[in-house]
Amino acid sequence: MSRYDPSVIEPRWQKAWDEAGAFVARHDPSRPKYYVLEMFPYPSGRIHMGHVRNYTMGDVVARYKSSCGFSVLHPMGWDAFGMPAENAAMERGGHPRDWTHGNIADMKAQMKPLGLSIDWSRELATCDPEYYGQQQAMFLDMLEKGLVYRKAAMVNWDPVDMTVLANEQVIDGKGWRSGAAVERRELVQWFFKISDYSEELLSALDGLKDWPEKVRLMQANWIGRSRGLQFAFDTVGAPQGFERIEVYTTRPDTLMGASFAAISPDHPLAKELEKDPAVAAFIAECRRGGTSAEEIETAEKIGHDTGIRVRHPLDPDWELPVWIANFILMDYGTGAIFGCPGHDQRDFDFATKYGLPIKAVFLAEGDGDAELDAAFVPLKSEKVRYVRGFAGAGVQTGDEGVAAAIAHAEQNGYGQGVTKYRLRDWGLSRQRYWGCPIPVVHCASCGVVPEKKENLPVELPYDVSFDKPGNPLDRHPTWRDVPCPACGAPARRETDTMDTFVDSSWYFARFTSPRAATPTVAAEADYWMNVDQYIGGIEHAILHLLYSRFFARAMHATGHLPAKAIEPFNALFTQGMVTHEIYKTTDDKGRPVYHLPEDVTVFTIADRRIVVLGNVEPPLDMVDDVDAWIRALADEGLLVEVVPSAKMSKSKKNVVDPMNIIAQFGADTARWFVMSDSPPERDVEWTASGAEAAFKHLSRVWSTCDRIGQMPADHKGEGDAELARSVAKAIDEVTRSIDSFAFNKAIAALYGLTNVIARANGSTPAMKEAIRTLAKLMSPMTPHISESIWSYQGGAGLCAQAPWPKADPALLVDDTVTLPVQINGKRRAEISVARDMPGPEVEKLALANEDVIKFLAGQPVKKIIVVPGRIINVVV
RNA sequence: GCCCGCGUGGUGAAAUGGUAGACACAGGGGACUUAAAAUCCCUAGGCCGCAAGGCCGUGCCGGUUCAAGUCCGGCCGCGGGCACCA
Repeated sequence: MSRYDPSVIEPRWQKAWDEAGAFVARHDPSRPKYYVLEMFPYPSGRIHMGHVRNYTMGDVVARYKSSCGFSVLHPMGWDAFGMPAENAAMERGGHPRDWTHGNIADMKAQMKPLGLSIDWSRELATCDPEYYGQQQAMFLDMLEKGLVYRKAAMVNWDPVDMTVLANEQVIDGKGWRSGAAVERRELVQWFFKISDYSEELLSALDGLKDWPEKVRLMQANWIGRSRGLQFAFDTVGAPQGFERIEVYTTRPDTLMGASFAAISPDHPLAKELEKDPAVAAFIAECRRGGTSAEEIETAEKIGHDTGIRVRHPLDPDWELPVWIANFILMDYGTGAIFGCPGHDQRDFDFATKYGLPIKAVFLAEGDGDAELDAAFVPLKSEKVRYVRGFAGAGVQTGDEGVAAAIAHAEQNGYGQGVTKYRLRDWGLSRQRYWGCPIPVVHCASCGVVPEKKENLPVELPYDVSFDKPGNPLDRHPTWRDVPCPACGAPARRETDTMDTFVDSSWYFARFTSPRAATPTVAAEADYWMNVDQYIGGIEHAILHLLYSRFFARAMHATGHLPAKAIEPFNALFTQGMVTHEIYKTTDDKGRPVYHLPEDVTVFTIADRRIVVLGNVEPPLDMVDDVDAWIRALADEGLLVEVVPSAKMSKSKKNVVDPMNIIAQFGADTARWFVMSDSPPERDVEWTASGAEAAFKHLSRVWSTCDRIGQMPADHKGEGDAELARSVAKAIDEVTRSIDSFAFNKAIAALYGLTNVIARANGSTPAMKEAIRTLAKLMSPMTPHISESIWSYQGGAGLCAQAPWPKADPALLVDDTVTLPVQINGKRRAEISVARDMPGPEVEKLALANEDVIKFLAGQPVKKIIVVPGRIINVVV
């Protein structure tokens, strides 16, 4: 065996795996299957360390499960539609399709050297007609089932990307991709009826035991179920057709604190009243005040008294004014509320501004009614002792009070309990070119006509121009104009394309039969679904994962997935980011200048870290006077400021290119490093020293293997039993750690075993057996070096295809154990006892220990606790 | 504002309520070398002590327990999610 040279062995083993077809997923009914999937990448053109960490985790699981006898499906694809391709076309010319395919080729070439156990024969790209044509077919099925519909709606309009965004894609009032302030516009759009599944998507979260609690909570909050009362106010002086106004409240127990009713500027009554110039002016002001979602959030509350009155449902003589208010949303509840300034901060602000009455209904015992008028009482206030004025709510507060108030309303016939959800339907129309075309045609006489299935896919035309903003499909000379599929008359194709989140909502199902002429094939989907382990970033906790859960249900409803697949991901793991320090200097105008890690040198001298610009050596005489050296560096502008670790980003230049690491150390080192130290759900900081350490470790394993290879075959050695024990314990520890996604602990155990083997002097067969087992245990993390060791030490076949080792249970327990002896909870002595020594004998032995006798100093023992195999505690 | 999570050496981190700091990085000391690199060995929470050893120690305060990093209550700090949602 020569020097450890990954650049030689890694390509060699990758070729060997390919030739053996080692990673081709086989539908084998005689074996249990295991489907492991990492969230597929957007083909930006470059892989980054986050990808390396994500795919290495999936690969560890895939290789491990495969060794355990499962038929493994571990595919890879490309989330290939979306804005960046169009932006590139607009900025640099070229075509989105060419740009995307070029990026896919580049990224694939970067992923291959990682040695991932991916079944590349199942590769797919969402921008290929073969894929999106099937998506169109499903769209038509969903249309037929009423799961897709069209409506005019206020939408989130991204003025930079010039497209509509889903609610989920608006973050802090800004477009999730462009970062531009989002505006509100009314457009006719396509929607998925995800709201039909609100309750189910919520309640099924309880069954997702192997999902992070955090993700389930985020989804539950997003779906946002609330229980409240819906009731109608009778109006006084309202236009015809508005005899009643429906309102919804989650706090019906505060009904006696009502002081006004308010409707949204978009409410039908508000629109009716717009004939009045004053109302029209007010509504215009609401719109003018802020078209952007960001402005709306900070806008001042404004209102307009319509002059209309409504009767309080519990007292017909009690009339409340009806206001139009800018803070009432038309698309939640009924678009109308009753205001209770006594207990709602927002209503309180509004009432204070417009001089409306304020009345608290929850009072502390002993407080007079008058004291709490004109005051705001938080509902959680501990002062609450009884409820004023409303027998229906009794004296209960919180959920009981709400339930009692709803019951009262239902018994007395003025309202019903209603469950509402925050989740809205998913708007999927995008006014973009580079997406899946929506397969319908607009006909003057037939209306919206679905494209015939035999005409699918509706392919994107290639000849488009990006010289003008907006959607190139809209101005395409021929693609747009087609005959109506129903009557044949000249008609127009839908030019909107689908949100790219549609593409990623079912790719996991498509992987089960990626080339089929239907979206899925029942037998394949039945065998491979569900995804047993899904791995990706927490940033998809809501959007992608919620959409996929909806889509799996819709696919079941349209016959494309079996019932068992409606929750498509059995287990979810959300991995942390790869972070790095940021290196910063300041230019002569005081602006920050960032530097790549490879452009600085880090020194640690006398416990001080000094980062210097450039690849430099410290002058030897300066090392004795570090402060002088630092001053000299600062004068030359070479002293670099270190900003604490953050997510790798191009703008901060704190990126490490995986290709450079692989070129320098090999893929095994990169894989080993990203799995070490930090638990996988936490962020891991990339450090040059850590990467070097990983490489040194693998080199040490290599040279240990070399040493064992040169041992004479008849070498007797010593300590074989102890070595076998260490090996068994490592098998046990690594197996349990991988099973529980604690890769850092698996690696710690492997360091331990390496240290044992490196220092051991066992017989040749025992040493060979030990290092072969080490190679196999390492192989999910470092598959290449493992293969080299495996073959060098006479392992049969490929290490990748060898079975996972089993620990002999007899070797896992020691015959004698060292037990600490505590006196009053403080450790004072140790005794060595046989593993199965009975408690009373252990007690005797502990009390006979000379250290114990010394510490007891003759005090009487009150109690003695023996935890077998663990600890002894003497209480005096 | 509402909902969640997390605080352990110089650093990344381990620890079914049972010897806190496994494993590793950085550090210190030594061997080898003309020297350096590489490699190997030792050391390594803090304080006191020549040592043997002792005391303190998991953000802070209290509680439960023979025993608390771990369980409970209350603070402080950091991070994340949601938010005119009626």
